[in-house]
Formats: sequence, C-alpha cells, structure tokens
Amino acid sequence: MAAKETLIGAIEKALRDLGVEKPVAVLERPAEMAHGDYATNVALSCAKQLGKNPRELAESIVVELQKNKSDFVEKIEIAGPGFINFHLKPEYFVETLKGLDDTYGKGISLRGKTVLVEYTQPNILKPFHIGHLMSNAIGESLSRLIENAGASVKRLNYQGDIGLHIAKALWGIKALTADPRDIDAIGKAYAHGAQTYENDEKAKAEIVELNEKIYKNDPEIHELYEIGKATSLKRFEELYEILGTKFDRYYLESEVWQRGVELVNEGKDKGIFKESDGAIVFSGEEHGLHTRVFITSKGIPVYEAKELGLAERKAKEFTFDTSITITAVEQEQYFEVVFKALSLLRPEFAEKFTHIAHGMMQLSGGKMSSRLGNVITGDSLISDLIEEVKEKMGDRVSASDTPVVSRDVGVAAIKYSVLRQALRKNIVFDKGKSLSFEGDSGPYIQYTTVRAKSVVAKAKSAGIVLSFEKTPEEIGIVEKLLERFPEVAARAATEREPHHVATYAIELASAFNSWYAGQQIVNTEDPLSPYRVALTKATAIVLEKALWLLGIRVPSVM
RNA sequence: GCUCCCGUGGUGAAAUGGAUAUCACGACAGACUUCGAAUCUGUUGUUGGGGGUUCGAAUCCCUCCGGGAGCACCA
Repeated sequence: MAAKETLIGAIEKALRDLGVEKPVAVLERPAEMAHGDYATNVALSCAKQLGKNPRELAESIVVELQKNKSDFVEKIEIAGPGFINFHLKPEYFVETLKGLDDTYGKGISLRGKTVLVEYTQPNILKPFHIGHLMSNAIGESLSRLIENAGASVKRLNYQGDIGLHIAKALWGIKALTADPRDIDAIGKAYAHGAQTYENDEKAKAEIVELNEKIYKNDPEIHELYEIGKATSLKRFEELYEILGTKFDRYYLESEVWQRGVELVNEGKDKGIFKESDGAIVFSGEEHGLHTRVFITSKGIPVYEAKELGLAERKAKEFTFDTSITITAVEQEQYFEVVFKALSLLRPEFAEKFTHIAHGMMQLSGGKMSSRLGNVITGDSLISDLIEEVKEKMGDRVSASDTPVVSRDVGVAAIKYSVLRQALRKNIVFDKGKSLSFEGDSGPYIQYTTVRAKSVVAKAKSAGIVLSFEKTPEEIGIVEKLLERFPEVAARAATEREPHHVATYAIELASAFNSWYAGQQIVNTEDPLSPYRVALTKATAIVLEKALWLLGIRVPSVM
C-alpha cells in the first residue's frame, strides 16, 4: 500500500513538472504479471491535453521518475501504446512475507462502523431450499468481508412464522394427517397445501380463513402450530451449525407484524399510504415504482407491512450505520417499494437500509418452487454431497475424522460454487456437474491448504527453521500474489462481491501447486529450504484466511 | 405491454474503460521408488448482431435479438 501511494505521488510530481495542472495519477495492477507490479496510463490520458504523442510523453515522464527513483523500484519500462510499468524489487515482496501473520489482510476502511447483515430467512413449515443455502453462503461471506474491513457486524436472520404460507402448511398437515415432528412430512404437507390453494377454490377459502385464525392465535391450531414450528426451527439450527453460521439475533414475523400494522396506519394518516379496494397500498408509481399492498382488504398485514415493523425493531435494538438485507433478485423491486415507503415514514432511516440482490438458483428444467414441490432442498443437497465426499475419501482419513471432514469438504463445494461468480448472476443448477471437487472448486483450495500445512509440519520435524535470510534470485508468482491479498479483500468488501476472494484463492492455490511440483521444499541439504518452507507457511496462512472470508472451513486432513 | 437484470471457447465462469481476453471442466497426450496425485505438465478452442462515445470498449450510450426476474391483497 505504501508503495502505491509513493508511486502515485512521484507520478503526479512528474506530471506537474511537465506542465499538467492538477494531475491525477491512476495506478493499476496489470492483468499480466509480466507487465510489472504496477502500471499507469497517465501518458495515454494526458497526451491529448499536452498535444504530445503518448509514447514520447511516457519517455519524458520516465526521465522525471528516474531522477528520484524510489528505493523499492527495480525498473521502470514503457510498453504498448504508452503504459509505464513499474517492477518492484524482490526485497519488497520478501519484506511483506516477513511480517505476514494471522492478521494479514485486515483492513481499516470500515473501522468504527456497525453493520447489520440479514440473510438466509427461511420460513418455518417450509423446506430449507437451495435458495436459502445460496443466501446463507453469500450473507456469511459478506459479513466476514465487512468484519475484515474493520466493522462490527451483527448477523441477523428473519424467519417467517406467520402468514399465508403457514396457513397452507397447516392445512396440508391436517389434510394429510402428517406428523408435525417430521421435517420431511412438513415439507410435503406444505407443497400439498400450496398446490391445493391454487387449484381448489373451496380449499383456498379454508386456507384464507385459517390464516386469519393464525393471526388471532386461535387455540384450534395453536398446538399443531407450535409443534411444527419447533421442528422447523430445530432443523434450521442444525443446518446453520453445518454451514458454519452463528446468528446474533433471530427475528420472527410474529414479533414484528403488529408494529408493522401500526406503522402503516400512521403512514395512512400522513398520506403516505392510501386505501384502494379495501386494502391499504403504497402508490409506487409516483416514485417510478409499482404499487403494492401492505395490508389486505381483510386487515391482514402482508410481507411489506411486516418489513416496516422489522426495520423499526432493528433500529430500536441496534445502533448501526448500515443495515443490509440479502435476498434473491426476485425481491429487488419489492424492496425498492418498501424502502421508499420506509424513507417517507422515517426519513432518518432513508440512507441506512439497503438491499443486496443475488441471482437465482435455477434447475435446468425450470424454476424451482417449494409451492410446486419441484425443489432440491438445501437439506438433501447437503446430505447428498457429504455422502459423496465420504465415498471419495475412502480410508484416507481416520473413522473419527470422517464426519467432520466430509461435512467441511461438502459444504466447501456448495459454498464455493455459489461464491465463485458475481452475485447477480443466476446459477443453473446441475447436481452432477456444478459441484466439482477438482480444479476450480472449494475442495481444491482446501486440499492445497491442508497439503501446505502438512509440508510445514514436516519441515518442523526435520528441524528446518523458517528464514528469509537466503532468498532466491527471482521472485515467483506466489510471492506476488501473496502481496496482493489485502487489496483483494478490501475490494471484495467495498464492492460487496465475494467472488473476488474466490478468484484470488483459486489463483493462489493454483500458483502454489505449480511451484510445489517444481522442486523440493523440505530438504535439509538445500540452503533455500528455509525460505521455501516460510513461503509455504505464508501461503497456507493466506489461503486459510481467504477461505475464512468465504465462510469455508479448512479440515485438518482430507 | 411496462420496469429491472444477464448474454464471454463445446460447458461453467474471470477480467478497475487499458496491453496478446484469463481460469476451470470436457477431450487428447504425459508425470507417483520423490515433501499429500482431491495434484502437476502439454495440446485444443471464445466477447449475441448492428451503430455510437473514446487515444483505447467484454466493460459506457442507443438499437435489435436471446434468456431470467418483477408488475395488488404470496413471501
């Protein structure tokens, strides 16, 4: 980082000396490492202004830079149409490696801030489906990225325990006389109820009536509801443990809906909401959005109204700078409407509440929907994958390690396949193909980390003491990648895009594996061995840290 | 119909407005008496079409085509 600022200062000074007023130098990381460690395009962008040929201008700039060359710069070159490339000395990278420990990559850009991150949001009495898995993977990673940038993060989960979906499930449980203690039976009952709701007018009326009873906490369904709710919540908790998420606060719809109704009524008095066909709606058209119902003509608050109650509850319980809600893109325009209404009702909230939309997980055959019952549940996917890992492991690890290791590797495969690509992009889910254990995969990075650590352990027992005293003449890609980790973590946090870390981790793992194959690391006869072991250890630390940012655990063996 | 997103090798993806577009999978050919082969080495092949802005476009703007999402009492 310091190198970057120094170079920018030097370039801007050179430009000033050449007659550029208020120069702004942009320093880039060349995509191609052979092009150097830093590059600037100022000769290209200023050429026109100065009426010079870009390459000639670059020559003049380099002459200026050479006068006062920073001591960590090895050479400065001009390339292509007029890029100025900076190659740093090997010592610069070795210095970075020397100070590399568990705190490496921690940022300060969000120091002092508190950020609420709400994610996963499953609904009780409905299956924990693959979309929840996706939201959980993304939410956990974003939480860690923001934490790593210096903020204090509160992980929140908002679980739906009241509303029409509950009525559908309870109706289904009754119709099928399903066991409310059996999570799979509940899932089937929900699908049955939801389908019947769409095809059968009489059943639909019954479900609507049941929904009203739920809001009134009618004793007729109270017991069934409580048992089913407990079954769901218990299973969700087991899944969070498997996935490696610990929430700080769980919100339930049942605790915020009443306040939501009050807020809508308050807004109605202020003219923010209005009545339409017996329902209370927010006219989004006036703000370039669409109109949505907040309270139905039967007086039942829908998701929109509850969300207002939730927002206020968050503000009461936490002092925070930003509240992020993570959901799939299908709710994006819905959140625009809700947050618009919220900002009119509580102007002081306007800038604080934000929504992050991720892509949809789709089945090759079409959209998955728990209402239609054509879902691969998150539950079954996790268990299937863990089984697959077990099979693949055979007797590589001891029987006592197998449960934990297969869990961590299976979860890594799922999480990485979600986090490796830009948030907004959809994933067409093919169970056979998309969850690979080799190449571009979570387990590949895990394996590399485990292997690196194992080599370090071996070096220790061979009596090799890590040292940067004797270094190779040439610095390789591994060293250069390690030096970039802090800025990758920072960028991922700023852009709220975990895939930058995923891409980086796979690159580093791949570079390390190639280097590893090239020579022996642990060799008491080789004077370079202490350096190689130290580099291996540094790689292991950074890989583990990168995986942590993705919410992926590193098993002890695999 | 209106609004918002996404189109990159056979497949899945990456790329701060920058240089010869980068990986992985697949296919083919190789490497374990060598620190962990879930590994490594090599070969193969790409920016949906058309305009525009720019010194420079996968990236920004317009338009067409293709796919996804949303659009009143679901969440």
